[in-house]
Formats: sequence, C-alpha cells, structure tokens
Amino acid sequence: MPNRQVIAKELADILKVIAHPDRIRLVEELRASEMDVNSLAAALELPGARVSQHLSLLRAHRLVDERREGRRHVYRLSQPELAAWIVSGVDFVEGRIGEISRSSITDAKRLWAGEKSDSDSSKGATGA
Amino acid sequence: MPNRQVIAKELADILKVIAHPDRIRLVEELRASEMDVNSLAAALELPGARVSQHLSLLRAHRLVDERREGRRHVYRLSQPELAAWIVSGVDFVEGRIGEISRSSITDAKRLWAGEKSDSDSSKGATGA
DNA sequence: TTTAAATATGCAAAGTCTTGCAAGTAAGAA
DNA sequence: TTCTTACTTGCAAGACTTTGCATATTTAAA
Repeated sequence: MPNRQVIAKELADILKVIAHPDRIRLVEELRASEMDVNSLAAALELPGARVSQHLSLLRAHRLVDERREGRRHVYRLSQPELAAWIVSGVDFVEGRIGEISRSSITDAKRLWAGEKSDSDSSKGATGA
Repeated sequence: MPNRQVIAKELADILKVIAHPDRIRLVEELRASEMDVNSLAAALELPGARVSQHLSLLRAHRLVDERREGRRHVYRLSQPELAAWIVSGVDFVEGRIGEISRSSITDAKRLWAGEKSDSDSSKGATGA
C-alpha cells in the first residue's frame, strides 16, 4: 500500500501551510477565541493585507472557518484538534530554545539551503 | 512577552524541515529502526544523493544522528519524541484523506500561491 | 596500488513562497 | 448617493527550496 506516500505528501502539504511564524501565531491567537482580521492584525502587529493572505491560505486548507458579522470577517479554528497538535509542538520547541543556540541552527542550515551572508547573529560556538 | 514570537519562528523552522514528503517518509522509516543511506534510498526509491541531502538537513537540525559502520553511514532518530509527534500528525491527516478531495486542496492552494496549470495527480474522484 | 562502493558536496536551473503595494468589493454611515 | 471602514485579490520582485548531475571523500576489496 504505497498509500503511505500519498499520506506523506498530504501531511507535508499541511505542515507547509503551518510552517510559517505568522500563521503559527495566528493559530495561537485563534485558539483562545475567534477574532476578526483587524484584531488579528493588531495582535500580531502586521499589515492587514498580509494577515488576510495568511488567513486565506489557512482557509483554503480548511484550517479555519470564516463568518461575517457586519463588515467584519470573523475567523475561528475549524479543527481545534489540529491546533492542539500544533501547540503541543510549541511546547516541544520551548525545550529546545536555550538548550541549543538558535543561531547555530540557522548557521548549519546554510550548509545545504544555499549560503548567504546572513548577518543574523553571533555565530561561533555551539555548532558541532 | 514577545518570546512567543521567537518560539513561533523556531517551531516554523522545524516544521519547514519536516514539511517535505521525502523527509516525512525518512522519519517514518527511521522510527522502526536505524538504517544506512543506501537502505533508505532503496526503501524510498530515491537517488542516494537526494536522500543524503535530506538527511543532512535533518542532521543540521539535530533531528537525526549519524554513526559510521565501515563504509556505511547509519542514521537514527535523535528525538523519538518529535517523531512520535509527527506521526500523530499523520494519523490526523489520514482522517482527512478520502474525506476531502486531494485535488481540491491543491486547487484551492493555487488561489494564493500563484496559479499554474498543475496537471498533477491521478485525482480519483474521492470527492466531497 | 588500483578499483569499486557508499556517501557527501557543490552548483546551476527550475519551481515555490513571501512581501509590498495598488486596486477591487461589501457594508454601514452621512 | 458618496464616503469610509474592513477586507480580499492581483501582481511583480526577491528570497528560498528542490532537483539533477558531476565531483570529491572515505573505506574496503583485489
């Protein structure tokens, strides 16, 4: 059953959608309660158009639902289960932070992902 | 506490690493037992150089560990916890498949991600 | 030594995402 | 109606990823 392959692709697609800092924060915000675009933009301190685009991607993958209320577009998570899953990932990552240097990962990533003079941070030590 | 922001970025980074069908399959394979590159390449039916690159990315993020045995490079998951988390995501996705048509997602994705005449897959009409 | 096997790396071409900004639409206020 | 608010969309530029292929490296076998 090379179904495993289809599933891997499907999961990769969803992960790709989630794998963006803004979108993760959006999901985190929405976990607490539904919100309209404007509030989300304010909470994340991002331009509204950008938030709207992120939301439209999440919507396309049915990760959020939209409802209109007057001239506001109110969003809510359509699958709290998935959100819980993501958030459990956050817990996992919180453990890594401080344990390893963030910049050393960024650094190491350049190895394969094409190098650039990323003036990111104080590289130096923790890289194996 | 804009720490939340750092964490979202960190999580996004890790998710980005995982969000690739081949790499997900690699993690799935390694969940069962450690394996060398050649076996992994055979299992996934992919060119060795490619598998090696994927592994090097996973390595850079400390998701796998490497060990040498003669001329083989044996890989194992360095954080089974994370793997379990990923795999629980697979379960989640399995539920979606068949419930919604894969092509309709692909389709909808074009909306934002730039449209193309994607003659992608054998969409089998599993629709709804 | 020479050769072959098993991997890793480097590079360029192609493809995908992200961003900013301008323009479009819907709904309520004046 | 006309204006304003709250969003959504379209587009082009730039950044990042993925892929294929050639080449290097390491270890074992002849």
